[in-house]
Amino acid sequence: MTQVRPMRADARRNYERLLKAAAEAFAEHGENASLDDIAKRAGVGSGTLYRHFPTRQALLEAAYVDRIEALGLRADEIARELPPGEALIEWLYEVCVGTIEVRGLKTLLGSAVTDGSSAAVTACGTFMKDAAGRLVGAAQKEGTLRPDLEPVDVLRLAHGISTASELADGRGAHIRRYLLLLTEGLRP
Amino acid sequence: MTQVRPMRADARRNYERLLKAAAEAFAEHGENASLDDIAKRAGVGSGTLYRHFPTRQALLEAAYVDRIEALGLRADEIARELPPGEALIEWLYEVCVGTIEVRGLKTLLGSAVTDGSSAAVTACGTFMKDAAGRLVGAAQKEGTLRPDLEPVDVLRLAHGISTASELADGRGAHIRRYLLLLTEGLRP
DNA sequence: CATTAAACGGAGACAGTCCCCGCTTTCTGT
DNA sequence: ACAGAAAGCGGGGACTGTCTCCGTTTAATG
Repeated sequence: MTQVRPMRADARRNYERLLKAAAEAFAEHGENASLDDIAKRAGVGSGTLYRHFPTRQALLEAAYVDRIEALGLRADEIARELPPGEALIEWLYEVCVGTIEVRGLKTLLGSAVTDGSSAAVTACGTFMKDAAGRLVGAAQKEGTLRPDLEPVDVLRLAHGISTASELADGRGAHIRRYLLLLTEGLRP
Repeated sequence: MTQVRPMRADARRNYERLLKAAAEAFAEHGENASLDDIAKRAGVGSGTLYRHFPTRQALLEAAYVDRIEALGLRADEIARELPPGEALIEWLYEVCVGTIEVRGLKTLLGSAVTDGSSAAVTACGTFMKDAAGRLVGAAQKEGTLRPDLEPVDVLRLAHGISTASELADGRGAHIRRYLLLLTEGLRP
């Protein structure tokens, strides 16, 4: 996975700069921030940007992997604090909040749970699916979650909840309620 | 609501042509189809397009109002065929299928249930909310739907289900199942 | 150092959005 | 029927963003 030959010093430096600039720009202007502008912020030519990150997706992913890893770790942390059923819901809540607060993370997580994505994005997806899998498995074992649910289903539904909440107010104010409706069902 | 002075004949003609071209283009290339290209297809200058439809949203709406009206009518049709609880679900299913099959309709319906949209989009939204309101009210009266649900909540959640299904396979194959999970809840 | 291959950068081709304003067409009153 | 007014047309062009190509620079290596 790692490069055979280590990266050249200037390449590594530019890579880091781009990442920093990208995170800033995405946070500021959303996932459609101008790529040439990101290159400019980083003080490199646009060619350099496109060499390191061939697609917007690739850059988006690289800029937010740490966030995703944090979410994955958070899963186990929560699992230690709460009973399995509640832990899953709480984690999904945090995932939803993340996708709404950090503009750009949503797109990335979305394609991470999409069938037939690129290899790079798949790595992200696997990480999330594994984290979800642990919580889902525990809740199912406990008997508080339907046994026919796959981790990826849960992630996709959470993504749907994010979307619904976003429609409601652009902030995350409705996440808790919509997540509750999902877990409890729409019947009285 | 109608113009004080009726539209000039050429204006009306161009308006219709644009609408037809737009529906084609959106269906073919998705909601981001080139607007200048739509103008070209319609055989008018781009200035004419932008005069009639100041924003992409406006054009999108105009091109798909009939679809939305059809969905609204479908609500009452289904209400006559099925008991209230089932009718709501079936209608939501058809709404979801529509948003996935007809590229562009999803964005429109999305902004129709968003707080703080333009007046024009609001008209669309009101129509859908009214239709949903009738089904939701009936189901609540029957006792098969939580009484604390607003029609707009249901529409937003349906939108979320569409998003989740889209992630799954790009087609609508998962809609039924995800809709069932929403109505039944995630518990066993 | 000298060599060499990796990496850089930014000009420029291309595509999309949207406005501006001189020209054309329709409508109106006589 | 026709002249004048006003509504409407259209496409040129400014602007922004994407992405590639290739001559130049720079780090690594013996």
